[in-house]
Amino acid sequence: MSIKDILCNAVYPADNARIKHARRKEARPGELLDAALDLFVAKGFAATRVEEVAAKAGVSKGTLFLYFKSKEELFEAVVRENIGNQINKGLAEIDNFDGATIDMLKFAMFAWWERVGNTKASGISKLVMSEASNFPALANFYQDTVVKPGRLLIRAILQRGVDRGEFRTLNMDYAVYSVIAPLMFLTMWKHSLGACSIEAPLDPKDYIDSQADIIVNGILAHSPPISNSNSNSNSI
Amino acid sequence: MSIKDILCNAVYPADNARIKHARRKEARPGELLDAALDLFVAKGFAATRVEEVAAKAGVSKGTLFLYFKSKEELFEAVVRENIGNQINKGLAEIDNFDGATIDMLKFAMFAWWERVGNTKASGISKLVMSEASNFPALANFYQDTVVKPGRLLIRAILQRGVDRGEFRTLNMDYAVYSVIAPLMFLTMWKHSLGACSIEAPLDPKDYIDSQADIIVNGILAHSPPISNSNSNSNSI
DNA sequence: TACACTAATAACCAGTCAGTCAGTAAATTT
DNA sequence: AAATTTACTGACTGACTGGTTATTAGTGTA
Repeated sequence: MSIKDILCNAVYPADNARIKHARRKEARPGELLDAALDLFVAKGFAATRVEEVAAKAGVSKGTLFLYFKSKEELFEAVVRENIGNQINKGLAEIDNFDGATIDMLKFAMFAWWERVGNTKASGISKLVMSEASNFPALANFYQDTVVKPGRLLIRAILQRGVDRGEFRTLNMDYAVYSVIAPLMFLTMWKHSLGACSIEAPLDPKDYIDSQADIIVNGILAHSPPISNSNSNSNSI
Repeated sequence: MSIKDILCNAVYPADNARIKHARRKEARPGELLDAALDLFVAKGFAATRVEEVAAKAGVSKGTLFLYFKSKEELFEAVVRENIGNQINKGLAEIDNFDGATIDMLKFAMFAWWERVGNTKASGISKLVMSEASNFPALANFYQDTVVKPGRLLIRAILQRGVDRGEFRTLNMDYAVYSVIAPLMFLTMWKHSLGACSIEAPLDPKDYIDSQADIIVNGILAHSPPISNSNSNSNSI
């Protein structure tokens, strides 16, 4: 049993009668990107074989190189393709929101889960975080396309809360991470240790609910000032 | 200019007169592990060449295999070697702590930064998170050795606060992540996107200070109950 | 100095895989 | 239906790399 047999059986267990040489120029790139997304997310960049991607997309390896001039370019295309503009959509939505900012923030966090965290897009985030140091250009692209707008979105929400007197004054440059960090952690967790964990996996909805709860309580205007705020450097 | 020349020049720019065939049986494993740690953290498992590790440690490739029987075993040794028992130390320390739990929590977070986040050990965390899906056994080992004890440590602190009436009642299974997530996010950031970022990097101390501030405010006993807590599923 | 022991080396091997290209066949034109 | 175009194939290759081994050379002993 050759490696190719294994690949084919794994990918097309009941599709041995697939038509060879079918010409579908328009569909190929998308199908290749879909296949590559799945494999890259599941195995990482290096461990994914281009022949495997091609097989999963139902074409030969040569065809893949017809549409993407290298494995790296394929990888970058996958990232670009799958980083939707959910964030921009979100930015548009918050303008129409007219409830309490608490609800707005919670809505944003749950919306993120529904539209990003719980989709393949979250695999991309994990992928980029993992491979960033090997692809500086890609990391920068991701920063500009996802991180920066995302931070702006959260910042806009927090600022609204402050402006309306709902939230206390915050150092925005850092406060945004109170929202971002739990969500990114969930993403990483889901695609790494969480996937191999024996124990009861943390329920995303409950997790986000809990995090949101603590955050909003932590930034509400009527929260009491912190006690002992300047005694954190010498005890014990 | 061969690849080896490049490697050697990169690694030992001014050490061409290094003594060959020096016999230093005791020092080798540690030096190899150090070199491997740096390279694995910087480039990931697959992208790191064993020859590169050997060169950085000042030995030939064959010597590496004298001490580690495979690249995977080297990888696992790196992880095991660098997962200190800071957590267990921390567990011991909290018993002697007799101040406010707020200070205790802040102290724990800053201690983490000093002892883990700001050391090579943080690179290990990033490494494991990135490669976990390719090394399930290692992921489990890490879970048992780091994640679970760490969670217990945080939980013990939070529970102390609740027991003493300083914190409100919390769903511990999720509340612990309010502390863990920001720290793990910082770790990932530092070793991935943060490393390639052009913009002003976030200052770890300020970051932790801000996170801790929001968290403690969010869990204090005299925090007000959240308003509109059951209206987060239909707005917009 | 001779010998035994073994740490360390460097050449080597076998397997892998990204990328190529000559050829095949489906669509299109004449 | 012949000629032309081009999407597609898959065997091939060259570079690379994890791992092996025959050889070299420090080290301790007598």
